[in-house]
Amino acid sequence: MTVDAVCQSAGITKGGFFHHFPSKDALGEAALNRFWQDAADREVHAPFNKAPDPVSWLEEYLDYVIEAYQSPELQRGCMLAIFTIELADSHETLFASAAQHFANWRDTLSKRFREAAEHSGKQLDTDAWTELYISTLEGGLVLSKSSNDPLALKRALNLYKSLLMQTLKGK
Amino acid sequence: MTVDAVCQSAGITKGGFFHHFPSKDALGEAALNRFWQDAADREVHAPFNKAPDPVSWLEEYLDYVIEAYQSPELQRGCMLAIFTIELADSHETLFASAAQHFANWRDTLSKRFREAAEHSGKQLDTDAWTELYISTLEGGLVLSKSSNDPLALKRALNLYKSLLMQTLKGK
DNA sequence: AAAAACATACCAACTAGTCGGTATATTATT
DNA sequence: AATAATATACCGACTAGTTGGTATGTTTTT
Repeated sequence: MTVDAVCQSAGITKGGFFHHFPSKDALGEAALNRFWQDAADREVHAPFNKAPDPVSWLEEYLDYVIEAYQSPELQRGCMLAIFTIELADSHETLFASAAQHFANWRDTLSKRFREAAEHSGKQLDTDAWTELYISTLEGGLVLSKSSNDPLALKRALNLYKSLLMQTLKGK
Repeated sequence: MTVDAVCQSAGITKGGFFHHFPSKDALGEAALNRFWQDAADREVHAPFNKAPDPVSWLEEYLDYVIEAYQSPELQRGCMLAIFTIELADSHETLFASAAQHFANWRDTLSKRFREAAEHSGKQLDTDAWTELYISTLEGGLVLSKSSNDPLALKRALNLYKSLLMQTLKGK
């Protein structure tokens, strides 16, 4: 992804680009924040926010995610993962920004799992469940991209969800 | 990763490099095959091959993987995922090679899950379990890399393993 | 001696970023 | 209201440096 390609895609010229961004890295930072903000904006209006309890919240959240990630746009991949893999050894700053987003994501979700565990009265390794979720999503995206099959991610997430619900509700 | 960097790291010069590889892409192809061959070589001598039945095989296989991926070398990431993410839009050929490896990996594992399901007498969505495993591994590697914490992958894989064993043995 | 394994010097294409300049909108002054 | 001053958005040619790859040697091995 060159600056020239970005300019062509945006229908502007190089002069125009560098008028708005001091460097290519700055665009990366902006794109990363925008990517995450867009996701947050979508979730604000999603139905799972009205779930009556933490366990239902998780269930509806997963239903929402499973459907949302079937869209071609989200199937293209997660910017956090792309930045982490591609820039780990070359762009300390951008890598750190992505890592920060990952950490926030994990903390936010981890809290939800703790609430669900308490509400259901079950013992639950909430950190592991959180990490398994993020791993499933990120890895599933890679697998779907590789096989050009959105359903690979869907199957993995659906199995995750059924296992979680079984653990939270079952027995 | 430039050719110059590769040469410096290997202690040769550019002329030497292009004597052995017709192009940079050819090195990529060779590195990918070598990466996969190395993994296969390691697994040949691993203890899980002597497991008495398919369910034990899966359990011991996961134990082996969980430990193996704690090493700094494997923590660096999976070349299949790197190629898939980085070359999806720019290097059709290399992307296709990585995709082929992914497909083989999935088929091989899927067979193991079917054997284990049959042996245990349990109903099992073997495709989903296979995809969840690969997703967990690939996504967990990203998460571990991002947080510089090998244990993130370990926790995710351990949870996966306990859920699988619970499903295969439990109830 | 002949082939394989290197090294050196070089190139054409490409890259991020710069720079002088233009057109248009906004604000300040008269 | 008319003019001057200034800021914003943008253009496209240019540059310094990098990149994969080549052409032509030199050394080492067989």
